[in-house]
Amino acid sequence: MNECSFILIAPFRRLWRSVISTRGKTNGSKYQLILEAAIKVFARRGFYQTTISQIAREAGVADGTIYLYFKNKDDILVQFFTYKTRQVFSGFREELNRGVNAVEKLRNLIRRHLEEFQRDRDMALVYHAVTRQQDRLVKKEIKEISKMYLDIVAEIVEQGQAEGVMRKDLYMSLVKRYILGAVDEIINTWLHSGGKYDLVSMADPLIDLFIRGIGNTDEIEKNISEAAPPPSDNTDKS
Amino acid sequence: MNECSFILIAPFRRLWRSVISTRGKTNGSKYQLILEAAIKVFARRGFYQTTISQIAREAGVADGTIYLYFKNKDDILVQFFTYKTRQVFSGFREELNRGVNAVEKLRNLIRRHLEEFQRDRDMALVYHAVTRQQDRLVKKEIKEISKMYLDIVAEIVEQGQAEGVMRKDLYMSLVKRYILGAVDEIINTWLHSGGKYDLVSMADPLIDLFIRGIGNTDEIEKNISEAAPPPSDNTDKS
Amino acid sequence: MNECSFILIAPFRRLWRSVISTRGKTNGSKYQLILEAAIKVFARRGFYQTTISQIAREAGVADGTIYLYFKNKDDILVQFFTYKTRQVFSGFREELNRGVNAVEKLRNLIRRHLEEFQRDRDMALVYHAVTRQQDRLVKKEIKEISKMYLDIVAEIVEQGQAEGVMRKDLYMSLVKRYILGAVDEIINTWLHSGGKYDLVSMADPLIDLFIRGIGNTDEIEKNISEAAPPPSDNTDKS
Amino acid sequence: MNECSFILIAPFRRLWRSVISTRGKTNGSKYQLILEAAIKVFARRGFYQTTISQIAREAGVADGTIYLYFKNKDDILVQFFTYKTRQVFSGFREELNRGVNAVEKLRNLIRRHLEEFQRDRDMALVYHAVTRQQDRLVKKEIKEISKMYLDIVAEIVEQGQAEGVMRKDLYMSLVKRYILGAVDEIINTWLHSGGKYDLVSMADPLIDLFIRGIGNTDEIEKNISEAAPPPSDNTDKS
DNA sequence: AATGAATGAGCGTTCATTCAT
DNA sequence: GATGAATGAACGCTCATTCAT
Repeated sequence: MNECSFILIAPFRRLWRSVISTRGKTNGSKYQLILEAAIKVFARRGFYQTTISQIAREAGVADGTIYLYFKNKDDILVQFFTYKTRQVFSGFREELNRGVNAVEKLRNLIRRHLEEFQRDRDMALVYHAVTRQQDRLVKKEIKEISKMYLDIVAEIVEQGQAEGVMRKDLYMSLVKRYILGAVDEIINTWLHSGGKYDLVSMADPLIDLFIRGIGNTDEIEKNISEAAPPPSDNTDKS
Repeated sequence: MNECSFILIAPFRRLWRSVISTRGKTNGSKYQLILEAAIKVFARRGFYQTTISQIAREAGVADGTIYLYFKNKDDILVQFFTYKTRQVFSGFREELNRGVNAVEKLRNLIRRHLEEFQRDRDMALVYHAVTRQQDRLVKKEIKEISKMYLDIVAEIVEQGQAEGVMRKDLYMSLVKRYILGAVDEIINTWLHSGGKYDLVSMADPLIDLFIRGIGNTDEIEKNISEAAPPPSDNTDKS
Repeated sequence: MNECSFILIAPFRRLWRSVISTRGKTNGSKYQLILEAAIKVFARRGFYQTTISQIAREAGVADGTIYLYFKNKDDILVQFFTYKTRQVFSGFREELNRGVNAVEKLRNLIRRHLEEFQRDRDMALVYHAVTRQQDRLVKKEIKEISKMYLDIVAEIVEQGQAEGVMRKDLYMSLVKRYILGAVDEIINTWLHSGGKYDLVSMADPLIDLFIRGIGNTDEIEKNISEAAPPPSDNTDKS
Repeated sequence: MNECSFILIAPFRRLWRSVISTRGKTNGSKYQLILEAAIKVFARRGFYQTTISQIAREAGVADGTIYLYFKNKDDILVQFFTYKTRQVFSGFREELNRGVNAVEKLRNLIRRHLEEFQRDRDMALVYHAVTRQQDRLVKKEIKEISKMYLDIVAEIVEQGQAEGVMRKDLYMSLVKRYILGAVDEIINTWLHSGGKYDLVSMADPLIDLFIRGIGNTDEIEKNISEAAPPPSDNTDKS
């Protein structure tokens, strides 16, 4: 999916020439303006607490203008997920090409993850809130994005196993969530701290935990239970 | 579960005599009835999508009756967090007394965590959704609960370090989130899968990951970065 | 269809006891209050020009109250047609039992028609306006009511033919409309005159026209074309 | 159809020179284009349910363009009545010159009426709906048009009385409505049937009803329809 | 002249909350 | 205590109209 395909769909009442002249996702387009304003307000107040008027005010447009670019309020969130968020997560895949070995790739992935979420705190806040809601106006999109991420992690771990640097007795569907969950929580903590410290610096110590765990390998590991045999892989349901 | 402790806090609009005379069942149970009905509906539809009428219908009472036990809609959520959720998390502390060593204690904690959330899926759904929302009607409560949990983990890890079974070069505030985050994500996956498989069985393999990580310790660890020295612990802001 | 069946459906959030105590269609029930207020405003401004607020103000209730008794704005109109109007038209059927011969029955029907519409001018205005609109929120209801009326006329005319006082070479589906149309236009003229004169007094001269036509029977009717043979009866479609 | 007569009245916002220079086609037709598009949409959806955008789309022009030719949405309806409808009704007057006697003239009038409304079903639908609405943006126009029609009928009937073929004891203002109403209802039935059958063929049987009524004037005669020589066929379909 | 993006007043509808019974 | 009818502020959304291009 390229950026263009999205831009062409969005401002559905505008002529092609104006679309073309504003195709950059950065700004200039009123579609972008509104979308970013919306995310900003969603981040501050939550989706359901946000009114169209607040978004319009934030974007500096009239209420009605929003409906020239979005079908309704829900659609703003959907657009956010199908465009902005998906793009960020798609970008994570690039990290597979950057490291030479699995550990480097994992580190790059996580660093990139933290970088992107630090760069766009509003996106991060909305993403975090919406993905844990039940109603899921964006169920499909979240599922897809989530799968995208977990697949990348799985690929990296499999490579690590092939390289011999990662254990072979891993319950993969658990590992994926173990990593995603920890990163997610680090981000969550940062978000609710007000984003005051550097998030990216957490990447290296976190990778260290992922690889080595918290156990002391010098010690005889008498207390550590053997890895339970992976049950049937039914954690992939969502 | 000590009903009294909650009764004394919650229905501040009721006269004491009626509280005392009815704590066993008749009226005390109506507070409970409504609270549980509310959580059930919140779990299904989300807090903001739930109407007072829906709660009343679920509880089998009139709309107005809810206002005899709760100040307003928000208060229901607050009560849920100050009573029900806090109680669950307080219970986790018991696990500190049950294992003989740190690893056992950690396993007990996580198993208990998964057990409780599996036992009460509605609570889990509401807890998960609300803790990631921005508005945070229950900011204070969530912070407190979260701290409670993180403190328990910290105590366990510190004990593990004293026992020599856990690494001493751990960035503690990160470790706490690393563990909480992974457990959280496992639960989240389970929740969105529809709760169809056994959550508690995830405990052991997860503990294994926490302790040993995903790295192959037999291998020369040339690729693993040295643990970055923990920066000043500023992730504890919230 | 009796009156009760309608009353029982309408105020759907009220308990039976209150329904029973207000079952009279006259007033007392808030449902009636609102319905009559609505018709009054519809009559004055037209359906689409009428706002819920105007109806509420006319009825002396809050806007929201209307939605306790009606599903939405359209439903008010539907209720008006399924209840009030249908009742009036059902009443016309009684006239079949009152006259001894066909001409008397026709006169009674038309007199009753004019009486009812004169008695409730608001009903008449709304009925006249809505039955000629395209959108037809109440397509089904209008069709049914209209058929009810046309059938009564047909019965009367058939009786008249049996009695020998009415021509046998009548194109029945045309006759029905000929009569209904003329009565309708008389009412329409009265409505737009402001309802200043007595409508019922039009009944007798109108009946005379129906029966005798405008032609002078003393004259040799050389100019009158023979009745065209009735085409296939496809005017009954609506 | 004299286009000029309407051009001079209607587009009061256009400069005279452009009117003169373009009366043939280019600009004059855009006014027409929009007006016809509007009537088409009004016919389908009703006036208040129609948006300017829908009219613009139907006409193939921009929304704003409509305001170059019409003051506002209401004005489109006003123009329709002051131009198009009035023109049709004015045309009815021609029929006074075509028949040799009153009955012929009446038949010609009614046939013409049915022809015109059958020819332009959209006009018929809008005319029928609007004339029964209360708001009456076009009160004055409707009254004028209506009077025009009723006057024609009155003249014909008076002639018929002078000729001795029509009764002298007629309540004229009633007779006029009696005829208009019946024709109107015949058209209304046709409109709501979807316009599937031939409307004009209703003219002769209807005239027969107007003249002779439904009564059996010669009780002795069983078969009324003796063959009178048909008048010269001047009702050519043109 | 023609456009169509932009506007914002106004509408139908919802729902948390109140209060008379 | 318990009820649920009543309230009315507030929201999402529409659409006639304007105006810069």
